[in-house]
Amino acid sequence: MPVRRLSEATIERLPSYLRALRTFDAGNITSEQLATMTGVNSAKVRKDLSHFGFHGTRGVGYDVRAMRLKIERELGVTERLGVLIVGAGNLGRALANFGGFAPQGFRIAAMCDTDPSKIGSRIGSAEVRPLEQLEAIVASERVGIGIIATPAEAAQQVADRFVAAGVTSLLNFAPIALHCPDGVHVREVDLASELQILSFQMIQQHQPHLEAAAQ
Amino acid sequence: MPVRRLSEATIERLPSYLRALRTFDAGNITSEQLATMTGVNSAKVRKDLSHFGFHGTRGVGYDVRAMRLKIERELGVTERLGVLIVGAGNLGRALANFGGFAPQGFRIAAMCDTDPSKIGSRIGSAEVRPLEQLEAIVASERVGIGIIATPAEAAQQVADRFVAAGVTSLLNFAPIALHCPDGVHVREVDLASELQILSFQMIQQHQPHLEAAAQ
DNA sequence: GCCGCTTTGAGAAAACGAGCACAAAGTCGC
DNA sequence: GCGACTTTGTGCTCGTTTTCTCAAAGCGGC
Repeated sequence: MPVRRLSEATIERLPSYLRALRTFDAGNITSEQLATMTGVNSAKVRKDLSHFGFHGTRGVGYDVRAMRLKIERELGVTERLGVLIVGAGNLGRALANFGGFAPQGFRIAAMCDTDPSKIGSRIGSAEVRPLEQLEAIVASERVGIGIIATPAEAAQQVADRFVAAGVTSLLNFAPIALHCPDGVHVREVDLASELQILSFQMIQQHQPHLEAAAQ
Repeated sequence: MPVRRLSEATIERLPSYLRALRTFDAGNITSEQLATMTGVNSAKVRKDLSHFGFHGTRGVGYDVRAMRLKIERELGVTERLGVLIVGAGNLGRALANFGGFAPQGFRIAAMCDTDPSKIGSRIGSAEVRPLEQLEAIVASERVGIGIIATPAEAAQQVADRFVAAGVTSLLNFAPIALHCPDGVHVREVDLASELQILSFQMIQQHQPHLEAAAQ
């Protein structure tokens, strides 16, 4: 039975489930255990898995190995999808060096930058190439995901080129909202925003409601 | 009038509004403009600001400077809050070098690591210090936010120490769900998960529903 | 083969958030 | 001052997501 149409919220939790499953070798796991490991309510785990098309055995739980394989297959981690990082600054280089992608089934095809002094160098397993070659790299390396780690000013332009080149999945680290056509999946990761959110919550907590109205 | 109780969703959008406002110097901005810049619906912008306690002028829009100041104050970016990064690996070092925190009002107090060969080195403006000093650094440097950039195995332990030291805001880059007591704010950033989510959506899009049921 | 235990799967309700649509309020030109 | 125009603020509806709850299903011991 094919997976119908998973809700966004469910999709976002699948990687956590996979992570949890990988700490086991085989055997069974209950929704309750999975819930504790991922910090999710157990009813939600069951609903997610049920919608995902994976079923357990009542009184026993879910087959760890089967679930792991199914999630891995559906998430495409078995495909060694190519990833192209644009921007070889601090963040781009850290991403290229970051060992966590390969085990998850992603292959860093290359990095692009406009700075001539960076071109040709190697970072991790990836070579830094001129931005002009973006389209060529996308085509020749089976690039399915573009990572944007440029300054904010360049981000939209890079996104447009990715989209024109046929890449419909973008991970954006630049602090700017990208405008992309329908059908293009964009995920924004903004580190400064994360700190601001934490900061806000902290302040709210510690100074319940003292402030005056001054806008 | 004090801010009542902002919804999580609204809080998460405040940093985007701030980002957009900073591209202006003064004058007015309409909810429609702000909406376009941040990729948010304009009614949502107005609701957010209204809940946030910031009001505009009908027919005119919102005062850019006043809104910027109010959001900056509420987000605590005027406080130069201290941040302590634990884990001086690729990611930790990139974060320390990342220039984007200081302009947003955060000060990287130090980094901690257990690797003796890293202790004492400087990364950006931060010195790498032994993990044993975590509590001392938190106390002496007004650390309000802890960043966990360690391997998954060490993350929970580091989180526990942060919490015990009185840090109630954590930004976790380790691929594991942290268990923290109520009142502690944890934000998880998992790069591998982001790629997996994008990968899943891409696959769903390109192979509508071909697969067989095999779990 | 039956009984009690465990755990799933799903119905139903509650909580939440998004977005439409429009009245109210203010501006600007004349 | 008045009227046309713009834009806010919000009531309301709707879809989504979460959570509670419990009957149904399967297992294992005896």
